[in-house]
Amino acid sequence: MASRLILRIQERQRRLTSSEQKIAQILLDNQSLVETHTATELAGLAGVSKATTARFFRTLGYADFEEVRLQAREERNRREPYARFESRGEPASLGRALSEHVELELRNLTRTFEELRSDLLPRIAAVLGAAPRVWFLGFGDEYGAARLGRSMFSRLRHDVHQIEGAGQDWAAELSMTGPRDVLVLLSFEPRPKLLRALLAHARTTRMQIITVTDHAFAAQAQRFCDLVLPCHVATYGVLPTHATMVAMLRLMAVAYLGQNAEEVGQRIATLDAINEELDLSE
Amino acid sequence: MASRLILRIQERQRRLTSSEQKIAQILLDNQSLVETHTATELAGLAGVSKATTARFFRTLGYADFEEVRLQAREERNRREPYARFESRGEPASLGRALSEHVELELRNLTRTFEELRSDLLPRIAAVLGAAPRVWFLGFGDEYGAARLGRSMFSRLRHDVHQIEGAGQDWAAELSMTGPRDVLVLLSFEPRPKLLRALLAHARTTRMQIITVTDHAFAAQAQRFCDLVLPCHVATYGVLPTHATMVAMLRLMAVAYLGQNAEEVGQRIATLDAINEELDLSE
DNA sequence: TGACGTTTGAAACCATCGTTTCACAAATAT
DNA sequence: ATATTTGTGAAACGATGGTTTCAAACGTCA
Repeated sequence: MASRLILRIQERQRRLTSSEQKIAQILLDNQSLVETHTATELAGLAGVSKATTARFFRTLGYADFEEVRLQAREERNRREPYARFESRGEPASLGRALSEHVELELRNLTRTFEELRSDLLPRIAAVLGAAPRVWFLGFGDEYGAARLGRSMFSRLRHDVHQIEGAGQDWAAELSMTGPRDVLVLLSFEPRPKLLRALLAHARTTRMQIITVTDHAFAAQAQRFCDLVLPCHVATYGVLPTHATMVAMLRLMAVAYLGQNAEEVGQRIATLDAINEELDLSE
Repeated sequence: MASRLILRIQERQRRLTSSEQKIAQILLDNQSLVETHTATELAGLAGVSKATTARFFRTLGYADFEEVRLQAREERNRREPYARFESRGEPASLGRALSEHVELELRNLTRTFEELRSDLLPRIAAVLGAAPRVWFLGFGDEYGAARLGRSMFSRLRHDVHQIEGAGQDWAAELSMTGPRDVLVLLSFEPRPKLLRALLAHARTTRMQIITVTDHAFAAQAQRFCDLVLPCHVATYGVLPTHATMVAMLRLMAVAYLGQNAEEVGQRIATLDAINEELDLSE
């Protein structure tokens, strides 16, 4: 922070007058104060006059307050050097980079499904079939994915919802969940703190939880539910990839469809009829 | 840092005058400058007059420089002591047989990107970079995909929105669009009748339209916009697949990132800082 | 108690900063 | 080309911050 100033204060602290000690205390308590505040403001914080403050710094050996400010700034710049973002000349190789990105997506997909245990999707389909209600939950980017899942599954069965936490009123939505309901959790990093509480609630409610997540979280997820679908999500950069998650959702739907072909067929026919009646599509 | 100030700068950066951009650059390069320096000193560093600097902060929406200082100080006091950087490791293991569905997904992806014209993504990235605002639009399942697109791109640039037609009040949302705005339309079958009207509106508004769609619609789409990204969406059954569409969105983002690496890096750092301040993630 | 040095804040004073005005140049429309 | 808008810095201006002065309050010691 402003180490030199602090040292000088400590050095003289005993010999300072009582008003000056007030100022000293303020500065010792929050050492960065001198970087951001004016001398007048410091006087206010210490409850002494501007004059005393001026004298204070003079007594410490500074020519004027300006010298104090500059010294503090100097130290700061030395300590916290530029946190600049390195610009790398990438645009030239963009074409190549793009194809690499696609290849990585393909590899993610391939690996994910290679490693997928063959009994998992049928079990999940069965659980989904038995559930009174199905709830999709996703935060951040996964909110969109959850929406897609809900929209896809609502074509397959009734009572498919998304937990949105609209207006932060989670309670209202959670109150509608019940035992044997299924919660489909879609979660990549970063994970909100809220998640933990929601999962605790879901467990208490005796909901079944299906988690679609990255490998990093898969292990943890296993502790609160045995239906975990880990996805490979390797990327070269800052942008997470959701293609694998979306494909996984579709596979779940396909599995469900396989187990409930007749019922689903009925339902889709009914929905089509309604849509026709509404006459919304072309 | 001074996140709010930085965000405001980024938001307006393109619309700033050349002198103002000098100041903006100084501040973006070293974001803590505003905490320690006077406006006059900033003017000196940027090589512009004091007057221009005063105007600069005014146009950013601040009442005066005092407000800027106080805001920066406030953020500084709230800020957490340390920042975290983490990398995720990717455990690799062995695989097993692929289902036909997965193979089809892979084939869709592969074909789509094989047929992708190499100049398209750079052009799209440029258009997205020049747009005052970006709007995502998707109906049905594509609503979720649009949401995902919005959430992904809002990490890359300011003013990214989704047209939701909340409460069927399309007019209210459309009224906010303007010329040179970009509309990213995500559309598979079935298509609502409303779409035609919305597109007509978008054309009249002189919005640029980017369409991510299936091959069936691609030809039609070419008539109202020249930025069409056709996706292979073959499936064996009733369930549409969105993995390719989602991958395409991500590629658009990657292309954008490639063309605006520095700016985006800045933005992401700023957003991270804010998230850290909010302390919502674990 | 009274003389003397010390400490203090109010207010006068001065310096610097930030804002506004204004004239002029540059860009853009007409 | 001409008018109009837009962008800019020099300089005047006002506000604020920092310093100094000064008189009053306080302590201390004969």
